Amino acid sequence: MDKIKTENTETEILIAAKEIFQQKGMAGARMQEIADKAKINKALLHYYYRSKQLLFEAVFKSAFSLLAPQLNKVLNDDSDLFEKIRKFTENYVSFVIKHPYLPNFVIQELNKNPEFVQKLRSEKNFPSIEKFKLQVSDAINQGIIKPIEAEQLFINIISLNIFPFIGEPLLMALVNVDKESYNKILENRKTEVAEFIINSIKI
Amino acid sequence: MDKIKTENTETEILIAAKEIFQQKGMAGARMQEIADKAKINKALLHYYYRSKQLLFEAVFKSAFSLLAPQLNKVLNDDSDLFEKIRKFTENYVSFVIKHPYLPNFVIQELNKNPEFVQKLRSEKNFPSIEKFKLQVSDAINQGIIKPIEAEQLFINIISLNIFPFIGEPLLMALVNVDKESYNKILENRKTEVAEFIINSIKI
DNA sequence: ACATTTGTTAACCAAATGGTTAAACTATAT
DNA sequence: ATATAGTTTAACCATTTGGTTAACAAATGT
Repeated sequence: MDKIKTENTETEILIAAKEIFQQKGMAGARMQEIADKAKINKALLHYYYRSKQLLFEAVFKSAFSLLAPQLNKVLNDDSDLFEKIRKFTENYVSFVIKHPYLPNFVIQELNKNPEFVQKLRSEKNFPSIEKFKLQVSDAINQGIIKPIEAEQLFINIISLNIFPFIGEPLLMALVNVDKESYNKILENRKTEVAEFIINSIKI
Repeated sequence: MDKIKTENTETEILIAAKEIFQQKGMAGARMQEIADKAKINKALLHYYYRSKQLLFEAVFKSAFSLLAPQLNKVLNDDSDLFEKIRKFTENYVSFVIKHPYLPNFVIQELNKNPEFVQKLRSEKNFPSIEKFKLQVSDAINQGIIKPIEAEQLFINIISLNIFPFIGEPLLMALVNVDKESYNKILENRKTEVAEFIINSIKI
């Protein structure tokens, strides 16, 4: 069948483009390099994706659609607040190991192109904080946690989990450890971070 | 005097280069754009800084030399642990308002060029964690804080303070607020973050 | 006054880069 | 078998980009 071949190349391109874009960013990526990695002619890139910009947008959306469900684990999961924090923290490390450049890529390109957010917001599955807000105020009313704004708590959870990966080269240097030791630190964070957060808010 | 004119242009270039590099990164920056911003001929850039790479390195080192003292406020300040956390958190927001693109720039380029760390490490004033480690284990021994690895605590402090700026576009979208409201959230973090951390570790 | 060094510019260059074209190849349908 | 539609490539093109050159201007020393 024709379809198979087409879908293969199209996917090969996307896979190659992901790698290059996520490592080098929009500005640093080269169409030729993507073509080489996908083992095809450069013209084929344009055949399937018209322009660098469109190829980039395909990669970006695909990347975000992987990240979004992760964030939804904090925002829209049904489980109990503490359990949710524990699960997210543990899952997130595994997620980043699978996609090491992804979170940094999304955040970086969003910084260079803040209007990109609009394009994401309109898509379905864009995480919403509303449910989490209710959950936090419920927990406060029930005397389970100390008063805290849901937004602040959310930012804290995300920061503690994402930054150690984004800031890895800097943190490795500051903490003065090699990659192996740093990985152990990250591994420990799977449980440490959740307890750190819960310790802070529980009554 | 000649010196004055020279130093002016050289500084003008550095200022212009900072702005462009910090906003667009090494790959996205254009020598012509830097020249335009500095209101000089492109050839002058090369007269003073030979190549894009060298100009970039000058900007990068200069940026890091601004960031380093901030980090040293956590690591090598003499004050009491809790006080130190409070002061750093409060100061850091003001610092980033002055240099909005700086932390992101440093972290980003470090990610794309991890071997760059070596160049920084050798320079004087490179922050060291040793003193902080002692301070944390002292506080633990004195029963002031719960047991925690200094490295983990340090990563937590840095993450909670830096990430809200680096992830601003993403967090703004997730928390679903406009720039004005987000700034209020950041303003509140000046005190919120320190209390969040201290709450978590104090006995 | 004038030679010399330093600063600055316009014009230029070669390489890189995103993108196009026209032709060739492959598979599918009739 | 052959026309047709989709896929892939080599060669090409225009523009951008980092960098250079040679000449000019301004300051400095003697």
